[in-house]
Amino acid sequence: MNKRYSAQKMMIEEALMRLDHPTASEIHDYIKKSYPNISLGTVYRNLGLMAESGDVLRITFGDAPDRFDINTHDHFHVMCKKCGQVFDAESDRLKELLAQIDQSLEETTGVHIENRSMYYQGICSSCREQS
Amino acid sequence: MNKRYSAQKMMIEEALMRLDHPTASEIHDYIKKSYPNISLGTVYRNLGLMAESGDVLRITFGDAPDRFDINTHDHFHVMCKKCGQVFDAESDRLKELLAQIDQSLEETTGVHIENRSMYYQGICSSCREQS
DNA sequence: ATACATGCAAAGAATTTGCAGCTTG
DNA sequence: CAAGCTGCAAATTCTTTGCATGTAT
Repeated sequence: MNKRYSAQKMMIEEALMRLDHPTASEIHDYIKKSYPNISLGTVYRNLGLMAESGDVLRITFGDAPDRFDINTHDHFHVMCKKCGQVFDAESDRLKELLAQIDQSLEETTGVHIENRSMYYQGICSSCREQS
Repeated sequence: MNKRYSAQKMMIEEALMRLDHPTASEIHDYIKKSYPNISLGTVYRNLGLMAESGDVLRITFGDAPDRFDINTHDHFHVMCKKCGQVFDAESDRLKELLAQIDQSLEETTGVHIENRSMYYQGICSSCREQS
């Protein structure tokens, strides 16, 4: 994955697979259960490297800690404002819309788009039922 | 605007009109030239209130300080990775695409979308020429 | 008057970094 | 062995907050 293997890197990978869009600190907590010595700095360091090399997707939510996703496809994340759960959304229709937005933005601004991050919030169906 | 008028609030409004997508600290620097006593806390406090009441748009760029925009229309912001300039993009076409994304997301995830924030990065035309 | 704002400084939260020592190839 | 890692703790950066004092209505 990066330059060298280490037990810690493998544990971080495993945590990313087990947990659902975890934050660095959630990953840290998870690993600590089996390996209490792991340091939060190491988790951050490796997530940063993995995000840079494209092995992991960093999801940035302005008002909350970053979350990470082993699904590196270009897809949407929608967070429920109430329960905090993060939903993935991926479909051909959305891909098509994304491509059209890129094109429209390049035409309007002259900027050649390289990165996009979009963050949607709302109320999920089960939270809507409760209220 | 908020509950009461204050010289500081008026200065912040003016700074928002003069500066292009400024950060809180840029606004603070700008006002300090004519009114050195203004406190950064006051700038943050008022921007927060104005954003909450919808008088100003908070633009959140994961990896950089928030920026603020007196143009409160639902529009895109594209930042050049090289020079850092922020470009606005607003058109009927984009509005239409946004609406379709909302709809598609609600269908896919069942979440009723309430907020969206999107952050695009790329290289602007003048930076492309230079390299 | 009195509710709200300000300035200041301290506190917070998330993330990064320097460094000495341990590991991997 | 050398290049990379790790844990730890301190440092950074952005933003928020508590509090005593000032001010608009």
